Amino acid sequence: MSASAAAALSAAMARIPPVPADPAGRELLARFYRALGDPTRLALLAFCAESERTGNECVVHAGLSQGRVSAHLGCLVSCGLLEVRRAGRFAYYQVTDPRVAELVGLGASMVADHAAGVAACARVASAP
Amino acid sequence: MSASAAAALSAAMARIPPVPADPAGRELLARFYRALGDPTRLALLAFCAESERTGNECVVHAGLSQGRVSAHLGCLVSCGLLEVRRAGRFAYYQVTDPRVAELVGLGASMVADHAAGVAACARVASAP
DNA sequence: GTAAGGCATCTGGATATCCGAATGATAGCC
DNA sequence: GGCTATCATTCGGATATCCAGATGCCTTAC
Repeated sequence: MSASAAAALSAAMARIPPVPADPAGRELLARFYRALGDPTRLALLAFCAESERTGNECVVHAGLSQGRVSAHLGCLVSCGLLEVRRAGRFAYYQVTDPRVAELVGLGASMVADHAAGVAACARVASAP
Repeated sequence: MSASAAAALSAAMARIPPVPADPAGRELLARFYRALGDPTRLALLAFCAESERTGNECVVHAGLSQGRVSAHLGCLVSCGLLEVRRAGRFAYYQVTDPRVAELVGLGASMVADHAAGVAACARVASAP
């Protein structure tokens, strides 16, 4: 193969981040997906994707305690799924990264094809 | 955010399906992401993406008890992330859905941009 | 200066998930 | 038939995550 082709190949291999080979990297990636693995956080994500929302609006929308919603929002911001803009007493949350919508769309698409399996998957302990 | 990013975001969000409006659908989607939220399952996913693997190969690769690995593989199959082909005593696992690679690539890409935040996000209880 | 509102953090209890080990079920080999 | 290998399921314990409520800090209004 030509030198340029080899360079293109290695560039392509480096561009796509696969599942990390080191345990720490995998733990990090798993943490990221767990951030998406809560229905309340998904609802907040969708809510803040429509338009910018204050913390209190999120509390009302989620119907949970203020402290819990604040922690959920902090988790989403920390993981890069949400951006926060602070102005005075208020904190405005919004989804800005288009990859979030892609992730959610892909997940929803796969769930649509395997709804029964996902519902049945108990990961270990199912019916009490 | 830039105009092009905003356009990409709204285009992706408008593409069906978004985050489900009903709580049951959100719980299902959250369950799906939790299936991706375990480092062992991510490692198995990457292992079975390279080529078809038997259950025992997965046990050796994961370095966990056979029963636990079997449960992890069952979870991945149930959620549509992995496909299983049974032949005699053996079960052959493989990643066939290209959306899995897209999901993992997107997640890894976002983690690469927010590694410190993801590591710091404890979702409730952090350092012991 | 004082009071009130918005947000983040801490505490303790309930639930979910992960783990190894043991057990059960089925297929291939002697 | 009997035996072993492969895979699935169950059991009890340890850890992580979620929740409501209370507390503290900062900003705005009076």
